[in-house]
Amino acid sequence: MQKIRTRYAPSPTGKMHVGNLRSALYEFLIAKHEDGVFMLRIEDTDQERYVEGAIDIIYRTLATAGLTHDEGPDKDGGYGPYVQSERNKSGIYLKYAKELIDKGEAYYCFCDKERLESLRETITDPETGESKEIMIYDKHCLHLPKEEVEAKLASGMPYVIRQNNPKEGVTTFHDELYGDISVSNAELDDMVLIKSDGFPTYNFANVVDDHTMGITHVVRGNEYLSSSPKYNRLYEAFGWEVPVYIHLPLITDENHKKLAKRSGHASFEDLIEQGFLSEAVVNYIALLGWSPEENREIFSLEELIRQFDYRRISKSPAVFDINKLRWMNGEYLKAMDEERFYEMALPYLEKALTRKLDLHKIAAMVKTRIEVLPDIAELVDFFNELPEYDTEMYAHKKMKTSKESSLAVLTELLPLLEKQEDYSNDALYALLTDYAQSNEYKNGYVLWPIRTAVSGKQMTPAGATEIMELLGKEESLARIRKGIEMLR
RNA sequence: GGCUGAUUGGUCAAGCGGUUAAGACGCCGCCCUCUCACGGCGGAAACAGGGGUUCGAUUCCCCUAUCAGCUGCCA
Repeated sequence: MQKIRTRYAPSPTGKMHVGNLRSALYEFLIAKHEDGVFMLRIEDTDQERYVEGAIDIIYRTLATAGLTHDEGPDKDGGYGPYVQSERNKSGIYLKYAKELIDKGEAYYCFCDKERLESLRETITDPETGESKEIMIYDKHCLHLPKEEVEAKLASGMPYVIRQNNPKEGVTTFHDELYGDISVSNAELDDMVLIKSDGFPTYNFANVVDDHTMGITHVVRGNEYLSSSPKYNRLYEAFGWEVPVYIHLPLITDENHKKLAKRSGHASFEDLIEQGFLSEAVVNYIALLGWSPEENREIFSLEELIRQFDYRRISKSPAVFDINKLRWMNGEYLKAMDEERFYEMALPYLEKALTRKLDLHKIAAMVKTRIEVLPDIAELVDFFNELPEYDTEMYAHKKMKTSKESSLAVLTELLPLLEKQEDYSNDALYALLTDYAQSNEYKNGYVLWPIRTAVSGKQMTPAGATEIMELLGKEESLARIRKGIEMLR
């Protein structure tokens, strides 16, 4: 059987948003599931949109996401060059375009901007008031006499080459997910194949490259679904085998609008910056438009490769839900072994804490309570210094405490805690619960006021005695005394 | 406007002619518990609407609605 070859073919125009990344992911998975080849090709035929450094972003993103390409500009696999502007230097696109002209499937077009403008029609939506322009080329230059074409060419007049689509009949193409899609040829515009600057358009370069680079499965976004019949006509005109098409449903934001690079959380790099783990992001987007056979959600890349069956990709668009991503990221953090988590949390802990504390212990406390690493800061801030707090916090319904009871407990406990030498969690816990027992109090009745005094917070990532252990005797006592003072 | 596609809870989704219509996120409640979290248990919440086809439609067909994409010498 022929080995599967897929490609990720971005244009270097900026950051990769999760839609781009998901395309790359699925292309990678489809190839790797069958032990095939995943290739990277840079589509830089639009010099105007080219963004400096964008290619590096692509390399970096693929690398951190773990989507290692087998072939690409930096990894020659014998199908190079892998950058379209490089390929164009050999004249490959022009050569194939001329072949089409010879076959009558394409023609030179010399129409200038003004004439094209006159073909334009403006449509206004009565509801929204939005207007847009549509244009169907009228095949004017198709009917130019051969001599005139030769003369114009010879005179150096700028030209484009357009596809010559028939006016009658129907073109059908097959998509693995969407099935057969037919479009009447009258709808097919004579799209530009070669631009006047000598570069091919996406539409043309894509077909030529996918064929000459041996791509077996063309996997791409849904936005190409309606133009695919035109590509099919190109394959047929050349007599090339049509690849397997897999069009992917798009990813939208919470307003069901196509994901834009603007919206902040859209780019992979931004997500990483916000503290998301690349594994979690990859795992999450894998499930945005695809579901495994078994009812499970946490998958490593390796497991995805094994499980991925492109026939289970869904057809409807999916909303990117940052909330669920946060949850999944939290799952990854919780599943992490202590040491790795500590290392990852360390920079955040060091940044958040000014006091010298046992960071291993704090890392362990915080592990089950955060979804992304930056959440750490607000969880541990009270360690630095006692925050301003309202004494109303001492009254807790479930603990059956009041400001008065808290004051009583605190003042009674203070001398005991002053006398106590061992400020380990266990010793303190024993001391406090013994005290509770001998007074026939519930544990919470005495621990709640202590925890409140020592943290100044409604909720903390640890119990009273754990906090005291970390704070040490001196600071703990100071905070309790402050509490007593405030309650008086 | 035309063309193409999509439509299961708020979100991701399973389902592929007969089900009490899974599961997950989020939300709510209970339990655990020195608060919070973790963990455990439970709950509310969906087949866009209308016609067919069929003994029987979430599932197949048609129409309508809604949403999206395309309609560039952008990709």
